[in-house]
Amino acid sequence: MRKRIMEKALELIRDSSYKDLTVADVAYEAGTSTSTFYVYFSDIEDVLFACVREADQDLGRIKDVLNQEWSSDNMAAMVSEFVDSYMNIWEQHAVELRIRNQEADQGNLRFLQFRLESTREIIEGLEKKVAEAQPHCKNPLSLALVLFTAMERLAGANFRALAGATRITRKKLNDAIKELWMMLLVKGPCD
Amino acid sequence: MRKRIMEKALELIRDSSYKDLTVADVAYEAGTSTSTFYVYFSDIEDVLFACVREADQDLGRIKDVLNQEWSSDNMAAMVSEFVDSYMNIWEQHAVELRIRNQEADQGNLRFLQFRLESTREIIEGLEKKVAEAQPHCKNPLSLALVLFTAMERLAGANFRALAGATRITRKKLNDAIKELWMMLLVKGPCD
Amino acid sequence: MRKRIMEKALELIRDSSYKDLTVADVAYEAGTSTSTFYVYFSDIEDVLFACVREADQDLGRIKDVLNQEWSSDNMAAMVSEFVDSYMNIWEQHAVELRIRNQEADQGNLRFLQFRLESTREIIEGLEKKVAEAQPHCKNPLSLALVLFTAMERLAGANFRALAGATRITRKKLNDAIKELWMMLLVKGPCD
Amino acid sequence: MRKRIMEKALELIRDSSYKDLTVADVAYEAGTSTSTFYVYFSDIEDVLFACVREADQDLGRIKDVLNQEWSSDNMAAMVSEFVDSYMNIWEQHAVELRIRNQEADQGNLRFLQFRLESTREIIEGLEKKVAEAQPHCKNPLSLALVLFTAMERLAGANFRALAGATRITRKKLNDAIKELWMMLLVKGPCD
DNA sequence: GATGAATGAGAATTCATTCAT
DNA sequence: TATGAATGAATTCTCATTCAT
Repeated sequence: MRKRIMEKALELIRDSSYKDLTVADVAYEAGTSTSTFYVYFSDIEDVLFACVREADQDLGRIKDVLNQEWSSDNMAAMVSEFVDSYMNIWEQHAVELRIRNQEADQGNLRFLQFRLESTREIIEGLEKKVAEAQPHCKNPLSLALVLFTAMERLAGANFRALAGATRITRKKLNDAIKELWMMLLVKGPCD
Repeated sequence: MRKRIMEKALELIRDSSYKDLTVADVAYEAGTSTSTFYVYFSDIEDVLFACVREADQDLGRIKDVLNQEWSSDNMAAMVSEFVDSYMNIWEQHAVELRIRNQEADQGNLRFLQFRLESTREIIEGLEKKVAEAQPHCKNPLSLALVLFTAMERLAGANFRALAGATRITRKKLNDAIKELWMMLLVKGPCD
Repeated sequence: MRKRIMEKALELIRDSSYKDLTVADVAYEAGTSTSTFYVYFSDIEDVLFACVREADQDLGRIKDVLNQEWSSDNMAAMVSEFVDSYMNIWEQHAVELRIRNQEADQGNLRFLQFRLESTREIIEGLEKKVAEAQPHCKNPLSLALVLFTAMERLAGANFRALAGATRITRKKLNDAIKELWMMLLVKGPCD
Repeated sequence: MRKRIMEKALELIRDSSYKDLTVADVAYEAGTSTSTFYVYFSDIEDVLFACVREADQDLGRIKDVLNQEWSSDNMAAMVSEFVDSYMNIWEQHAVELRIRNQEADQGNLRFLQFRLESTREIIEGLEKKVAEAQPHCKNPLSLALVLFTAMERLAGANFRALAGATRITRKKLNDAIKELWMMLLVKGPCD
């Protein structure tokens, strides 16, 4: 039942905004009563957090790419693989990750904390790549963070939400992200 | 009274999440009754939209920087001025802009539409700058969009919300953003 | 409406135990909705407290009897008047005073506090009467308190609740209370 | 398990009001499930009644004092022993006896009946003592009942609940009760 | 004897909204 | 323009209770 409730909660969010997701709705959709809902979760946020948690486990896969060697020879390939993998995972867990970000952005501590932990290793991994590729770079962390932020937001962005959406495709966007990483890793900052 | 209600609504959001902002709260804070609230606004979203609208007018200032010539001589200065101006405006209207983005991200059409219009000119301006500086660049729009997205998100980011927040300062972050713009405008993409 | 809600709440309690008095019941009986109930009271306890408060104002009358002179000449008359008055007030506000005592007995601080204040003057008045009538009496306060407690409890006692109820009448009980006060005030404690 | 549930129910009441004691709470505290609770008891009232019943058995001891001869020679000693014994038993079973009285006061028939039976013999015993000591006394039953009521209420009273609590000690109170019994038994009513 | 899982039924509570003044 | 009073319509939440194992 617990599992079933989680699934249905996600389904409902996929369709409409999660702002007005009610316990009654979820329970009904899962074919059960609100009382049963409260056996497993303390409130709507609680189910969502459980979903986010579960989705996060898949995010671990991205670290594999970061654990490999990124040399000037395979740089383009690695960057490409990294960005594609990341985008892939987001596509699979778009709903959950968007919730995670929205809640965190709205200052929800539980989700904030969780996102922090969940992204730290990735950001640190990227920082290291930048530092290795551009030893003279003064603040690789900030640079990595900026591009990572862009990547994450664009991954989660509803395409309707992008300016001039008509002229832009997911493919072009991903390419642009890759190019910027390459710029940073190969050419490095200006001075 | 209308003005007063808007102000108090913003104040209340500054303190806590706007998700549970109620008409009664706002009315009370503004020292009036809910009935009066309804004289001016149709619901909470309505006040917020009015606030966002108002804040947006200041955003027009950023276009001045984009209307100037960005040549290789003054590039660093212009980029710096652009980023600083943008960050400045965000600081002044953090609450409103954050609401705008959150609502848009959650798929609220009114806000989505509004953000689209509000950012289009800026993004197109940036696209033109990239295209001018790097005539061979294949998709200046996507590149501009990526960096603009990063900039905007980091502007609105609560610092608590940033990974490894302790090691990062607003200054470093802004510098990183500037460096990335410079990289793009001066060195250009890899091939 | 406020007044109406209070009245109906009392009526409902008169009929059945107040333990399972619900907001919905009261609202329904008062011909209104629960929302209206919450405009005036925060919960059931709150209405009851308001009722108790109101009833308490009548209790002030009892002090008139205590403010008169109780001499050996009129002692019997004064004691009789005091007990009768007290019993009278209880009869008029049986429901409210019983609630006050039950809540206080169950440790409800608000009611405890209120009862304390409400009875203090009476008890102190009685203490003074005992001390005047029996100057050698060592602890007039305790003696007065014991009889006052008995009086109050018997006033509020449902007659069903009294042992051997069949043989006892309200009249006999009141007489017994008067006799005990007389014993204390006229003859005094044993040594 | 049955025993364990009873114990834990009492413990929980000791801490907070029994009005919001739930089956789930008791079961949890007893380290078992609600289903098991229902194997032994039909509801919360049922456990409480079982507890009260058990506590009542100790109350039988008080009758020993009443079965002895109370003559003018040993009157003070007997009264003292009676009051002390009674207070002692109350101290030991404060929780149970308070529940008994509260439920009875609220009109719960089961508890009302039980209290009636449980106190009848004592009250009749006291009536007989008064009648023996004061043969001319017109209604010894009422007089005995009044003082017995006082005694019982003060025994169960939380000291916080007593007016002017600061100036009164348990000792003084017990002494006052004894004095009143002595007054009644030795000097008798006024005419 | 014991219990895990589930739930029906109802209670409290909130809030946007209306309407007469 | 302003508001006091009232409420409809949800929604959350709790709890006693059952039943298959």
